[in-house]
Amino acid sequence: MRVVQPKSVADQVEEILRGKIRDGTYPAGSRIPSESELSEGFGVSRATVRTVLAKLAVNGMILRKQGDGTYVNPRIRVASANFGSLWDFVTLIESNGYKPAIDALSIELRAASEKEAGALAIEPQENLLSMTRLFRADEQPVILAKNVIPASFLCVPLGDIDGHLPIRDILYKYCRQEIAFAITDIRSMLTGPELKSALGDTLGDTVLELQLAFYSRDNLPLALGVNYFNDATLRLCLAQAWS
Amino acid sequence: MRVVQPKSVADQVEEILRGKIRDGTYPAGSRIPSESELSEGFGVSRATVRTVLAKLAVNGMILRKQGDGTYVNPRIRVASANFGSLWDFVTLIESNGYKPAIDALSIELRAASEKEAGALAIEPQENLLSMTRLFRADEQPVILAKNVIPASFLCVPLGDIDGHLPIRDILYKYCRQEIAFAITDIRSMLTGPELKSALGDTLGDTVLELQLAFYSRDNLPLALGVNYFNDATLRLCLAQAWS
DNA sequence: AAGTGGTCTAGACCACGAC
DNA sequence: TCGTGGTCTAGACCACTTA
Repeated sequence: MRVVQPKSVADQVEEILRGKIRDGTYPAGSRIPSESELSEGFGVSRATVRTVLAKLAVNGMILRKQGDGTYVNPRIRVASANFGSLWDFVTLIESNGYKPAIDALSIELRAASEKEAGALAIEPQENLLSMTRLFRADEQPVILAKNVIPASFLCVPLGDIDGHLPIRDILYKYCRQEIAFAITDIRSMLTGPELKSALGDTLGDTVLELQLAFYSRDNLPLALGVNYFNDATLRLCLAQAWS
Repeated sequence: MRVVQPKSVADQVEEILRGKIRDGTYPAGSRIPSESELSEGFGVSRATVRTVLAKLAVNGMILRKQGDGTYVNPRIRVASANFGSLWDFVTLIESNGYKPAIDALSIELRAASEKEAGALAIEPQENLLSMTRLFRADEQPVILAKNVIPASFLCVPLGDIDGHLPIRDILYKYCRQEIAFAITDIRSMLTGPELKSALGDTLGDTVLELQLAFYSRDNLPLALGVNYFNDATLRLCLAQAWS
């Protein structure tokens, strides 16, 4: 069970613990080993174990009780779990119990609008990589996603881009840029005719609109996104824990 | 500047740093002192400083760059900042630049429906404390909030309840219960006539519906909430940072 | 009283960025 | 090369729960 080198020790411990919770080695609601037992078992210090447990606790995956122990949160297994999923639709679809798929409807270059240029801190009319993609849950379309990235970031030809990758991977693989933080606006809106045709007949009268902006560690705008979310089919479900 | 006893050392350091960012001692975009400087200045260990900085970083308030330094994130000041605000409408209204107010429309006891009983793990027909409240931004109604709490939790008479408190404080003051985690479902819905009358004429055709469930550290359901959110007036804006 | 998580310390070494 | 943040250790003491 002892941990070896490749990634950080803490990441490995986290991965192992997440796995044991996922596969039922630590069943829902059960008490997991104490910090001292884990640190001894993994051959790492208690401080390292603690940073990992703290990370799992803010997502609500575990519940910690002073003087008692640490328990697997049984309710979180049915929820979409952590906040990261807001920007990871594949995981979100999976946690809703569906098989995810991504269709790349269009990948093209076009000039930036005034508004896009302002948000991306570039000149209007500068070129953008513009992608329109459709996320499916068990084949049924559930999210229409439109993303734009300044074409100046691109370091591969347009044809090399794999439209099935999440935006985070596209920025990393084709632009060598890493997302440090994101700001999301959530709105509700009426379903228009073009959405009806894209998202299909199960669509209700309203959809959720998620407007995203991604930034690098240097505070540089990397990409924008507008996502239309069929909340009649897919639950947008967040969990948060305190202290 | 040295820190004294009352709360935990880490909490005090966090409060001081948040204050310096808020009041401009550390201006937006500027580099704040290094971990060693802070730890020496506060008279605490570097590990303590690091746990605080890690907490501020996940909310995107600061950006950390290895080999360089820690910077105040200038973009987060205009966003509603952290995830906590999803469940703290007063802070959310303030960060949108309005003056918040809460009207208690009704506070009463009633029997639980089948569905409520199931979600709260109580028997149907058991008594609930049911509150309907209206949040205003600069006097304009923006959120209609309905909350229910099992009456068995109450340890004060109904008349003693101050309807202007946030749900977290109501649970703590009147029920001696602390919220450990919450699960939120976000949906969009058409504006009905009763919402129109409650939320007023600026209301659009759609609203956001936030369904909340609050749980204790013992995984006991504490309260439910349904909130109708006028997203034409108020931005529901979340920020998240990675690693 | 024993065991748990909560807090904190003092120090070590590494990876990275700027100079 | 130097200073920064990133990682990790070994140990201490406290507060709390449980029995």
